[in-house]
Amino acid sequence: MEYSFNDIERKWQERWKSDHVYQVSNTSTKPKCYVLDMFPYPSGAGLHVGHPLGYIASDIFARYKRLKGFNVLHPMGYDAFGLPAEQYAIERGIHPAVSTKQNISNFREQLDRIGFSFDWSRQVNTAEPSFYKWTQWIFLQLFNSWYDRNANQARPITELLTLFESQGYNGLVTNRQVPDFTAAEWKSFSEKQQQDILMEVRLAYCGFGEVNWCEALGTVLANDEVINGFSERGGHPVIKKKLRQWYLRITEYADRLLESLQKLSFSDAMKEMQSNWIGKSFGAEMDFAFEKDPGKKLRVYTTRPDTIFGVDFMVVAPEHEMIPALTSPSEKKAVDQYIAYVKSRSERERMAEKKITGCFTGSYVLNPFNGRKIPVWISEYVLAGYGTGAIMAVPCGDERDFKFARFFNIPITNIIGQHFNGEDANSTKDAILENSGFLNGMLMRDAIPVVNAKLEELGIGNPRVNYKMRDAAFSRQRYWGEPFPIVWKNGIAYPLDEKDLPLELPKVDSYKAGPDGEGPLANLSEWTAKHLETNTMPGYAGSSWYFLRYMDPHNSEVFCSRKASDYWGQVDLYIGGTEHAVGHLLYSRMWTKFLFDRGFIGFDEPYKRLVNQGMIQGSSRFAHRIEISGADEMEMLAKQKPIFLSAGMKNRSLDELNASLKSVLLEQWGKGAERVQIISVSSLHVDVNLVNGAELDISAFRSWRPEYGQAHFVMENGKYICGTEVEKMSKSKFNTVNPNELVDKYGADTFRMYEMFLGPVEQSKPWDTKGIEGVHRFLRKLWRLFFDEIKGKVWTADAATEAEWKVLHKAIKKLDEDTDRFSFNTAVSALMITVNELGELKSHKKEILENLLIILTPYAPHISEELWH
RNA sequence: GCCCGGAUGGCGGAAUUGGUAGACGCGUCAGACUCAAAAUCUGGUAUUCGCAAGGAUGUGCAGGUUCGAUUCCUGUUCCGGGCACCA
Repeated sequence: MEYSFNDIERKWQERWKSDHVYQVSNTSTKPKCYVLDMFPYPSGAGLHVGHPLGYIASDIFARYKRLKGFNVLHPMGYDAFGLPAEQYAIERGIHPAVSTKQNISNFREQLDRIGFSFDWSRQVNTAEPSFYKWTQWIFLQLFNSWYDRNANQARPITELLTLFESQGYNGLVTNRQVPDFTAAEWKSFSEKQQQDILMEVRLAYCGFGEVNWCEALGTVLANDEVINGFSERGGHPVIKKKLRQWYLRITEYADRLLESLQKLSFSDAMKEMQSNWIGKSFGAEMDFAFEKDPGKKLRVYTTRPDTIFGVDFMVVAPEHEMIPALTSPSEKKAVDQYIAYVKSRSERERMAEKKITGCFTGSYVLNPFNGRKIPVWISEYVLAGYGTGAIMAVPCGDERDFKFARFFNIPITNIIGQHFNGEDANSTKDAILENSGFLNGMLMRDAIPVVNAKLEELGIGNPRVNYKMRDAAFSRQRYWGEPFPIVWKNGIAYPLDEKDLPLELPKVDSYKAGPDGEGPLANLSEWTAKHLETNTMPGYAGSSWYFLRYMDPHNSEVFCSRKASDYWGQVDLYIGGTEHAVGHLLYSRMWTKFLFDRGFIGFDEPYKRLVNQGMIQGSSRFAHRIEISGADEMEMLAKQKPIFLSAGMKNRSLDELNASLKSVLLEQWGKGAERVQIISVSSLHVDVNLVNGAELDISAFRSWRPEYGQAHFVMENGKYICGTEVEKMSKSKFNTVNPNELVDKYGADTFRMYEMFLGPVEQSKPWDTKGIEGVHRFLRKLWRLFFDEIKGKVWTADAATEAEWKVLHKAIKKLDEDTDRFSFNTAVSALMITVNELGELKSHKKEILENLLIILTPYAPHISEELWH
């Protein structure tokens, strides 16, 4: 009896499906375990072998936990809204809903063959109205909430209204944009005035702001979607632009997002990425009075108040509001010119060039501690959006300040003695202060609190915490996203009533941008007639809460019943790539905290443990073709009958090649080849599926492309060897490997185990199909412990020996440990060793083999089921 | 520039807490079975000296701590990832 994996796998997959084996209930006496994958964006390209890596790992873990007696929630769904589907629609004229549906069915077909234990009855799709109804609903909750910094939580805006009506502003919200007012004043405000104030505190708000605008995509992008001045998707240039935009006030959660990071089981690298993104810094704000007008103050932010006596100049951002007041008549022209110059430069240019530019304002401020006159400069290296948009420059301690001082010949004060060598700034905190008035002789780090106390005592400053993180841009001028449940009337945003949700995305005929930077929905008269918001939500809206919907996917009353979310609680294990470190993961953490604050769920962090699977890179193969110069007809011939060199010859000199290949050329191209010169050797991507290891399958290559049909190959030792390189896996590089082909050839169980055997899940590694035979051999060996091709059944019900039990128990222990700590590659090795050992013992005892099948089940579920008697 | 991670045979990788480096698999070599091939099985396979027994060297590089270091410390090179005028 043979191991016919194709029949076995089909049989069990059908049975799992028809018997609803993996459907999970929300009521169980078993302990729960929630194992989640980052759901995929269903792209048109389909799956390559890199995609299922994380799914296989999570499936192993889910099956393992099930065997350990847990009620396991292991769902899958689709993150279906987003830019690529819309771009695709624009290019091919297929409606995103249609292409998305097709892509989803492709994905599903591919996934099903690998034998996952997903509970498909809980599938979610963010682009379906039954799902985005609740995305819109949560948006409304955000819109209708404010952040109470005293209670350190979000609260309904109705509560704030009551407070405003009874006590006025009264410091209830610490937001600079909101002016002080009394209860009586509040009541006297017009509706518009009141609503404008409320808009300044809503957790989802609409405002004017500088945004990342991508002209090619016709939309704004969030900070994490911009990479070095280019869009993450498509790589188009991105510029800063002032636009009306929706935002999430994620900055209110900055501190909590940072703090609760501590208790999460994320990798240190991940924690660090997130905390760098949040970018908390402790410092102080400080006032410097104008020399000419002591009533006016310039407020700066610094993290080093201890260096106050080393301040040699001030720098304000080019957008700073005090520039007109600071500019002296004699410098006005230069200042105007400089500001015009800065405006003319794109973000991209600023980042690429990084040159030192600046301009003196002509005026001075006074150091509050020693009265020293300090010149005020303008420079683009100071950012308007951070701190106060103005800094005190200490060139002996800060590299940028130092370079600036050098460049403009500003004298440098040394307050750190020999720690400053005059050639480089030194940002140490461990120097003893000199030239520093009342701080002389003090250690710098000790001086920080001393100065802070003095600032407060004199009323000229205070300690201050700043964050790099900005509020998240939450609107896109695109079609394929959730519509905002907002109606505009007289410049006031009114939320739709909950009972009118979902606000369905209408069909459109064209996806072109609307007027004035608005989205395609602005072209629809039926939409604009109702004054509906024409922007749509960004890709990360649905993914910020989808994990909650899996818990209660068919509920039409609420997004997720409290009963369901109380039962399932946090995701016990979340698997996905690092690329979402500062996007999705941060947003979903914020939404979870918000929903917790408002009492809709009972936990404030979504994911207990996060594992980042590494990327599987493509291993590209190249063929090296010789390029020639000669008569036109010869070049034509060279195209029809190309000559390829094996990898070892590619780097020979052209002289050498011309000499050694003469006869080859003559043979291939005939007499005319005498006049031909080889001028270069070019490398062309070859489909990896035509290559075995590094050796090219020549006949397959010839039939791959018609133009290679008559190709000639210059071999080494009778083989044509390809060049290799590790690159990102992509269709255009012909280095993708389709899991379907491997499943057909070796079976899903082999494929699953091989993906795990390749190396640690967290590690990035190039794909190499070569070793899959070894894993396949293992499964066949396992099969032979039960069945012999000729003799048939060989397993017996005899009692096992001591030695056999020993082998089994060693395996069970190792598998438990390895599966728990996510070391699946060593677990697969252990299984191989076990089967080898049992083979050596000629062990065919049922009681041993059955136990072996149990520990094998998570890794190779089909064969385990089949052999289970 | 700053921060984080990594470097082990021909290849992917193992060594969980400082204790026999190279598990397991690939590849390769030899053998068995076969008319032959495939499949399967058995054995060898870090480098080096040696007919052999055996010896020497060996975890990017240079040092250090230790009875003992792939593992800890210092410095350094290369590779990968993240951030990048955040005062």
